[in-house]
Amino acid sequence: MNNYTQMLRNHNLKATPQRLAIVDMLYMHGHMSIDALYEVMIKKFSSISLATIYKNINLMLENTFIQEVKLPNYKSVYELTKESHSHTICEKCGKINDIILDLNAIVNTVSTLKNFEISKADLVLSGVCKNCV
Amino acid sequence: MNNYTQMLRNHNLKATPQRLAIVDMLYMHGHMSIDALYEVMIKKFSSISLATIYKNINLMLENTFIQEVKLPNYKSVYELTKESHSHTICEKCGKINDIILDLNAIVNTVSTLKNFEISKADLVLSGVCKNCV
DNA sequence: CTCTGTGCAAAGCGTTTGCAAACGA
DNA sequence: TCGTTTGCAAACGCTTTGCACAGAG
Repeated sequence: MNNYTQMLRNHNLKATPQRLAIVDMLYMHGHMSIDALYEVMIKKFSSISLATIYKNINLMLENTFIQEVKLPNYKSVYELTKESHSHTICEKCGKINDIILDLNAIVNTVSTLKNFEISKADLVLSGVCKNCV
Repeated sequence: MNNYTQMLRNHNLKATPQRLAIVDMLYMHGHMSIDALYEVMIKKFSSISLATIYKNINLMLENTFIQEVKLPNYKSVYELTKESHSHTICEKCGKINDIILDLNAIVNTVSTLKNFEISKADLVLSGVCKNCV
């Protein structure tokens, strides 16, 4: 019994092959749109339905196993929940990467200046990656 | 003939009352979702259709008169294009505010460290505003 | 064995499109 | 007047729902 099986059961969710595969795909690919996920899932489960993908993605979002990343000009992607981080997206190839940045200075500035208690900072840097210049 | 009439004509767009009102509403409210915009527009134009709102929003996006702001947990809002800035959103009252932050240090770090040419930085700070604590 | 999850089909909802009439320039 | 825009209705595409059967525990 692997980690993800345990994780699912801890939340009273059955560890079905479909669910484990979704988690696995997100782990391997990092970030995936619903469409991309469906494309890879159907290779493994030829009769899987989009409804199953949606139901499980929503379930995993509710249980915070995964998170939605909203991107300018692109459809949302999903990723496994991990330590807080930012994203880069290449406008040429569409490749999304995680990047850990220290936003404390900014967060502190805003907290004091605007009296705004920050719980979360979502930063997306759009541009051109080194492979696309 | 006001500024916005001129702005529209410069792009070969007719300055219809509906268009001028949309721009005006965005100017006054700062940020609006499609629904919110429709609600205020229908007070002025009782027979306006959602199709007209969508067509004009898309047209103005293409002409970069306005910009879409994607927010975690909320539907997108639209704002008039102005100098680059970040956003705060209060998780209690939903109020969105602009905030001008110096992200140069971060942008430079990523540019050099990751060899990633940044053209745009979208930052959304979620939390609780001073009125909601 | 029981109860949850899957897959299918249908429904739902936000957004876009086609078209005739209205309107801006 | 001419070309663009509006408003309506229909179409579209993505997401959710209901239900019967399959499968996890």
